[in-house]
Amino acid sequence: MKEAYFPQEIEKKWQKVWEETGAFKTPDDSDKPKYYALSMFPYPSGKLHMGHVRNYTITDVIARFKKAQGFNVLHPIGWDSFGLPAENAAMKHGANPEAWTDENIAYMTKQLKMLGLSYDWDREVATCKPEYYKWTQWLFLQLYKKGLAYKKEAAVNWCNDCGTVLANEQVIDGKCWRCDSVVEKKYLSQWFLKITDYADVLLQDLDKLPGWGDNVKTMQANWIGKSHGAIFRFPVVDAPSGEKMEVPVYTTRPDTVHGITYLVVAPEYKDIEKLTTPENKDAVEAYRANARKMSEIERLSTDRTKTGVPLGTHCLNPFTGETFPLWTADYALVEYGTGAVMAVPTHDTRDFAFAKKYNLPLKTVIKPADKDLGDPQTWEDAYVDPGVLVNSGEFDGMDNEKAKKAITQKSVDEGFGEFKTQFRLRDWLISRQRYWGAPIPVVYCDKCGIQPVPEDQLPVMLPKDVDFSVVGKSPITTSPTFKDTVCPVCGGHATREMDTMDTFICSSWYYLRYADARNDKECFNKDKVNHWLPVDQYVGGIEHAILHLLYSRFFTKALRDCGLLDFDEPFKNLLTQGMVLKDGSKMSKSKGNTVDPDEIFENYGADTARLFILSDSPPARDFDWSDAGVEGCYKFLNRVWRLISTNADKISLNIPEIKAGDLKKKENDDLLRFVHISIKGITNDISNDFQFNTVISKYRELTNAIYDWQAKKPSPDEEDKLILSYAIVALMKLMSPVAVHLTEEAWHELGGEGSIHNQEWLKWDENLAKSSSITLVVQVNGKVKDKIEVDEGLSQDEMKEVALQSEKVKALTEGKTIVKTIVVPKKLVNIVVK
RNA sequence: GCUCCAGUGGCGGAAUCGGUAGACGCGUCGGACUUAAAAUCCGAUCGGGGCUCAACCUCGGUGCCAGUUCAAGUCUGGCCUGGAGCACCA
Repeated sequence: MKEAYFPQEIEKKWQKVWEETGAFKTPDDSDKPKYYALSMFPYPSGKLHMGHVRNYTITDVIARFKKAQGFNVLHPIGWDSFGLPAENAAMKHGANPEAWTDENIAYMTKQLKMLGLSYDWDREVATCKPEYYKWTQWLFLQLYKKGLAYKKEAAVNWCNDCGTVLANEQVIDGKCWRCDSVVEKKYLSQWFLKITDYADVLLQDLDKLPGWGDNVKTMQANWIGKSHGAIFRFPVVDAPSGEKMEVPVYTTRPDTVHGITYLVVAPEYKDIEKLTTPENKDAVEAYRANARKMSEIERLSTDRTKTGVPLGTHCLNPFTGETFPLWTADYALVEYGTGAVMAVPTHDTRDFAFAKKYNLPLKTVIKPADKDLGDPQTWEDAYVDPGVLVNSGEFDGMDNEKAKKAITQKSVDEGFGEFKTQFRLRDWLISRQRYWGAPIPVVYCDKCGIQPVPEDQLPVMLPKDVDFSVVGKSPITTSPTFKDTVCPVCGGHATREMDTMDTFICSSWYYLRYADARNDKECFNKDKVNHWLPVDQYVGGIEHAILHLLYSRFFTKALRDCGLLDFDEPFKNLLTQGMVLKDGSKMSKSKGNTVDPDEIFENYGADTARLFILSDSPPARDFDWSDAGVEGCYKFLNRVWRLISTNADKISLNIPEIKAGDLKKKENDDLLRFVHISIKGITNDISNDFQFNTVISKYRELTNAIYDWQAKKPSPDEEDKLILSYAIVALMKLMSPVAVHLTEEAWHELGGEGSIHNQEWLKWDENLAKSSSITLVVQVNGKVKDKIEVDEGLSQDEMKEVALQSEKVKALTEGKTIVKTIVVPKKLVNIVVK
């Protein structure tokens, strides 16, 4: 065995062996229990970054650990390979997005293999391949049949730079999630998925996910945004046309209904023209035109002063018999609730600001039980805290929480209102005016209207005869062969849908395809999917907390309702890894603080990269990259290698199991115990939230312990060699999920059969997983005063006796009364004196 | 504004149940080996005070203020700071 550690040599060698022997292939049928470990699949952007390295290393170590523990582990990988960057690159270089994507996949595949990841490559998928997107299209058709996919004209988010619409979830602070340019509103006819049908169950089922972090669950809950309130319908008393009209509002504060002094409708409100008097028409029109021009960011900015104009008409408040004026103001949102808001300026801060500006009346209807609030004209802001009702007729004196129910109930009884649960979540807009995506499989027949493409005609292939140099429209529209087709119903002329699907659809079901990746008859076999799913451990970035994870949960539920699978949630446990930082900020090309994984592989080897990326922080926290840290890990692997190689002649792999009491010498017994302590600690740390940072510190402790032991043994005898072999083999096995190449090479060099990665995980003996004596901590009045080495078999009375014998305790208790003595078995004695 | 997460040495971080605060590493300092360097190895490293120095002794210390307890980094209440998410959502 070579004395020096040459990672580059070792790593290449074993990667080749593993590939040739199919070391990581997963059979579908096995006697072992299944375990599905999954990383969020990458977009093939060109090269791996350190975030990928962290993500895939974490999942790989989990997969290997579970395999060693006796599970049949599914650990697949694939490519989220549709999307804009490929198309943009194609436009820039005149290349084909497919060629660009394939090249990137090839390069990144090479890098993944260099990292020594234990993937079953036979299950690899790429969402841009017809054999995959055929099924994406097929699934769309199933949702269409179920009424979950529909087309409608709507105000949608439009990104000019990307030349396409975006889903709500893809607009971040009014800007495009991908290119950061300001999003505009457009009115277009687009395809939507009815995720709102599942709003309630998506919220409720978060409770079925104890293996998810609270941060992700609350983010989803906030996004879904469930609220309870009431709908009130207010009759219009002076509609210009004379017709009978009413304006419904949604409110979460029905208790304040007696305090309404005006009502606001959104500028886009559908009946706004019919509610405007001829005298106010010009002003209202001007206001609406201005609102249309404004960007989302401007419009939604909360610190903008509120503006609005009166419509000239009035509604009746059936609770009071009073009438109040109608206004339009852009602080009312057309998409939420009914698009109209009842305004109670005394008890809503936004209404308060608006009423102050336009001098609208204020009427107090809630006050604290124990004091008066005075004239609302003198207030700084609205009163929004709980209280009792005033100026509210029969409800005066009622607690406002109770009044919410009572008042709504009255509106129900009298037929102008109802209880209402409202969600913030909107339907998922999936049309994209882009080329590099899965074509939406529908056609528009001149006679029969919208028709789904028959399943036996799938996939609707992306046309290749397109011009990528076009500006301002999707390249797909330039294909001379794609657009015209025949109607599947009447056989007449029809045109194809030119839009493609949001790539988040492709990634909403890929984890299902891995269960049956090569099936060309079905999207997946139901039994196989039911066997492998749900994913036991999903690992990925927090940036997908809403987008991908919410969409995937929706897909799973929708496909369950289509009868394609039998479970409710796709991901049982979720680990959201932190970001990889350098110098305190996220690694990014624009900041120029990136570290290229290739360089690390080349200079230190993949084992060092794997060890380091797990070492310094727990997986869920951000990880600060430091060059010194990499160096430190490299040194540690050298130290481990040296320990093995310099002792190679003394180590035997064929040693009997050592039991408690087998070893005569104390230092040997101590080392044996430390090995068991390490096995226990490492196993628990991995099992308990994958605390790899402490796992690695325990590798170091065990290594240090073996070195320390060795320093006392210039000429080891048979028992010494036995325990040395035992300790070193244990270290290798414990390190094998992380330092995958080093341990494999050492195993082989020491004459091991097969692969170390097929060895069983070590078990510890509870009797040995503790040191031979314990340190008794002696406290006086809760402060540590002494530490005494004692035999662990001591009874509580004996412990107390030992503690009282301590010189230090004697000094402190002399002349005082011992009030109480607390004894914690095997640990501590606390003496309370006065 | 609402919601969630976090706050421990010079730094990353450790500390099953409330029971030795600072594991392990990085950095720094000192030393061994060497002609020298690299590599390697050994030692020190929370702060204040006491003793001529050391061992040692002693006091304080986990963002702040209270509380519960024999005992609080850990539990409870109230704040402060940082990060993330949502946000004119009625």
